Amino acid sequence: MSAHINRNSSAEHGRSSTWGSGRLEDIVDAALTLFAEQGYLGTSMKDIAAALGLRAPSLYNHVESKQDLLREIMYRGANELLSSHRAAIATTNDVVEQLRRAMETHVTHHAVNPREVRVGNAEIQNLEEPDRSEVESLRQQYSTAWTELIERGVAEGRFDSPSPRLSSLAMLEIGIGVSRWYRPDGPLTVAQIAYYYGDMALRMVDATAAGVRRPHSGVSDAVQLSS
Amino acid sequence: MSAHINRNSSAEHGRSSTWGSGRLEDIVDAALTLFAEQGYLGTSMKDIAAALGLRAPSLYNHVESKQDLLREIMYRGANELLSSHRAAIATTNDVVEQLRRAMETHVTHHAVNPREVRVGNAEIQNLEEPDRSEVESLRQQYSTAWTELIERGVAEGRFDSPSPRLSSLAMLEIGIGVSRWYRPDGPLTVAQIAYYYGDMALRMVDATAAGVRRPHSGVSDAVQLSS
DNA sequence: CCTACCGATCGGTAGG
DNA sequence: CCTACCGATCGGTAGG
Repeated sequence: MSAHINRNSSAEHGRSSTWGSGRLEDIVDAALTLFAEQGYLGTSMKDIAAALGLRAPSLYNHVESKQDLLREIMYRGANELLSSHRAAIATTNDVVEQLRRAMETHVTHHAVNPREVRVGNAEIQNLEEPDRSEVESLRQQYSTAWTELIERGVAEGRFDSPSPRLSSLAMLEIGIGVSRWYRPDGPLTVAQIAYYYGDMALRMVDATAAGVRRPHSGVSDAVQLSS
Repeated sequence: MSAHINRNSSAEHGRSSTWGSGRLEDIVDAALTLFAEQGYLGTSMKDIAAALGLRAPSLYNHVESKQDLLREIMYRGANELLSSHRAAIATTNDVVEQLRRAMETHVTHHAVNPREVRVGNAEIQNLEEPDRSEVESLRQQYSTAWTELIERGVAEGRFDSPSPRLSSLAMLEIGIGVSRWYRPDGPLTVAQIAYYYGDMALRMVDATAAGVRRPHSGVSDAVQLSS
């Protein structure tokens, strides 16, 4: 859970099975909310402490630095997205279904974790090296997994895409959008949005249901791209 | 051009036809670059001045405040996006062509103006009222124009979309993604990307070329959304 | 977990 | 366009 935050060494007895102090989790959660609302640079340690009814210096009994909080948040988000994707495409061998489920998972993650997504995208520049490069590498793995999924569908004759990379980037971006506008009290449930965009992903690559080559009206025929 | 920045009154003679001092443009441009790279809060007036070979206090001969620079940047970006969209859909009456050209324009704008897009999306929270609400209203107009375009296509029987709003949000988001990853020295030109995503927008709503109802393979048939 | 405090940096002004 | 300077705020430490 908090593999990247150095637990306060002093009096914190090593009962890792009980999930640590809980205090640390509270601090990370408060930081996550405030970083998402005001930005990393726009949030002071005093703000985070105040959200918990504390004074700023008290936080340093649990956290090494403000940067430590950002680091923890960034790694969690990136790792969770990647592992949920892998779990999703492991549930079937049909590439069309894999794409649908990957998109549903992607959209659901972004709707349910808007704070993590926002901070992850907006504050990567404020994450110090070498963590920045490592988090970017995790995201690159995620993006590559998507491109390879579409390439596989094209190779199997199930998808039509002049550029699997551009197709996958478009799908990824749709999820980020969801994290910006989705509201739990809005007219659509997460499940509805996930279902709808799962379907849209299939449209975007003209997915073929059965192995039947699907004719279309020619609006896409002239596309010629080098990559 | 700089309708929202109060020109330095003092010795600036009123030759507005010659485009003002040019100095102001230089400052806005330097601020735009730095805000995009480091964020609004991560950029000091000293940074902006240094990029121009000046000292921070000198900037105040041309600009009222740092907030003034952000305001100028935000209004420019929002207004230009809206006007380019209106110009694009005014070039034809065919709703399918309108969508294609709107998407090409949208993507091109985002590829060519990555700094404006990035600052516009990342720093809206740092824009003070009442400007924040006004800029958000301009964006809302842009988003609404897209939704109405798709609704029109559905009404004319040329598009198939269970939710024009979700469809338009997806298309908008794709452009934002382009602003993040497009590089002029990359393998694809702006024109290629615009063409490709223009085509993808049509796929996303199963656009029909002639008025012929286009059959598809059934992957989208079960979608049922309330909105 | 607190009070008291440090050095650094910030946006902006004075005055020329 | 500059130097000199202001009050405020920052992340973090000392010490208990």
